[in-house]
Amino acid sequence: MDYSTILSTLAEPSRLQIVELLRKGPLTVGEIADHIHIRQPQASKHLRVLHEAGMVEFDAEANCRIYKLRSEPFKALDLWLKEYRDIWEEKFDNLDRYLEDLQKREKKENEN
Amino acid sequence: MDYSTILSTLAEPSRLQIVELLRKGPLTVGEIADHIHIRQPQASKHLRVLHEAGMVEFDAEANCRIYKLRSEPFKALDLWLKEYRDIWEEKFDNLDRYLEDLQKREKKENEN
DNA sequence: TATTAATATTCCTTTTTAGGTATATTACGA
DNA sequence: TCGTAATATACCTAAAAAGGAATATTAATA
Repeated sequence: MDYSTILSTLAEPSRLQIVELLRKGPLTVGEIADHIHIRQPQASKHLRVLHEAGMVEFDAEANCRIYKLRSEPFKALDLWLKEYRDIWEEKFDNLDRYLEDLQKREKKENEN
Repeated sequence: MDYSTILSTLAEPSRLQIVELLRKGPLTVGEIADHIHIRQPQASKHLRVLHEAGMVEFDAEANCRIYKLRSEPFKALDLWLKEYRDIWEEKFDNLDRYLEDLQKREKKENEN
């Protein structure tokens, strides 16, 4: 599962709301639809997308499904984000002007 | 700037590539287009979206722009993700079955 | 077995968005 | 000032995705 899929799945506002909601605990489709004020078919469709992206799973109890978050995609996102941590920990800013100048020199060279 | 905007901006594969690329250091539009094999207008358009989402900024040098990442959106994402950290730190799993049972009881009560 | 509740799916329409191509803009240099 | 390089924008088309409404599915239960 690639990052684009995780990100686009989370990007849709209703789905983001669903995820925020499920953070507090597992819920059924109907409960989710009620909480975020969407219709049941839309809730099912969003949950399908979330499921296909591996972001939720469910326990089937009789004719209802109790959905809950899966941890893997969040772990993956966290791992990805870690790679960017040096951007805001000054390390990057120190290199900033140096890299700019470096690439300007490289470009000049390529032109010759 | 809301999370949906940041997420949908990052979700587009070319833009994600641009961000990964800029992680290594600032680059011009042309360099970005070359590196990820897209045409210049497409690069400009993606950079516009990234800029509007506050994810990049640029220094104008003569008639070229040197784009680089901004840290704020990444900090924001990290902060958001922190809220989910207890999902994969067992805390959630312990509550799991308890919450399921709880809501089943609540539902039964509502039916009466 | 007929009914009902919970959920999923299908079909349709609309909106959004991305790529392609051409063109506009901006600033530098001859 | 004319040409050129770097970038941005406009316009078109196509594809993806979301909501609405109706319907199908599934399982419990009377």
